[in-house]
Amino acid sequence: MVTRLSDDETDAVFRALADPTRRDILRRAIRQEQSISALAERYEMSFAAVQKHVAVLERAAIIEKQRRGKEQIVRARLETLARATELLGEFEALWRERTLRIEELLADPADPASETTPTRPTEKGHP
Amino acid sequence: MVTRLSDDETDAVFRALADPTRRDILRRAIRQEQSISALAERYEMSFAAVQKHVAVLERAAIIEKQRRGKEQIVRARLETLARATELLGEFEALWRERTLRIEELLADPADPASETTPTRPTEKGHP
DNA sequence: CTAACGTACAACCAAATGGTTACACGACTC
DNA sequence: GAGTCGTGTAACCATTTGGTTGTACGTTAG
Repeated sequence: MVTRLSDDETDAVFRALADPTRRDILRRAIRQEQSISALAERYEMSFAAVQKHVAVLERAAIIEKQRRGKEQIVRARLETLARATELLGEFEALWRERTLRIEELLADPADPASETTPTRPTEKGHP
Repeated sequence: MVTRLSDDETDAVFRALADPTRRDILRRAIRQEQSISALAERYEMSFAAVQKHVAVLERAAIIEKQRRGKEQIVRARLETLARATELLGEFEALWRERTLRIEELLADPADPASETTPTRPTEKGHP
């Protein structure tokens, strides 16, 4: 983890990923760095439209562009994706925290240091 | 993994996560199931606005509602988040595939299986 | 029964999105 | 220098989004 995504950055990342064309562009860019026009050839839409999608991915720091001659080479920034993954992981961590709390309650029905009391741990459902 | 998210489902999930209010609602719902109005109290905006956010999360299958008396209880669906995490993992898998390919090329400078024919495997694009 | 509560939904509005076409610009090719 | 290729950007349009207010409806409390 480097800096942790701010709210705005997180918005941008998830919004950028919420479009099938952009996810596809990202996949291609991951498999092989390539120019915007090379990417644009693969899609039905206009060059300008593809360029806009690339711009959205770039603003989200999911890809970066690098000039090479007259071309602009698109490459993926995997760290940003990793940070998004971490963020999703935080939700799952919250869930684990919660089940922990619940187990504590079931373990200590009214007794904070484990004593007597035949506590039946009536397990509730889990996902 | 259960069914794997379709393109439309993926759109919905990432779009739903691309809003700070909705992420916050999700966190609260994960920590503790609660009614829509209980959630709505926490935010500046109108009840209807919060209700819309909940609807977006529900359409994305990130949360589900369950009637309890006159209240509608919101609970998180962690499996959907898990599938989103898998999806991000696929991007990283693509990256690993790629580095693998590159290493192979470096290892076999011009020799795919130690045989004749100096065929230069000048990799073109992929489908 | 009536009142209040929690929810749903419609109509409306401003702003953002995803697409288009058209045009300007920089960098190679000839 | 002229032309072309790859990019960037602007203007425009339809649709979606995120918010508002208002209204209706089922359920629980008195």
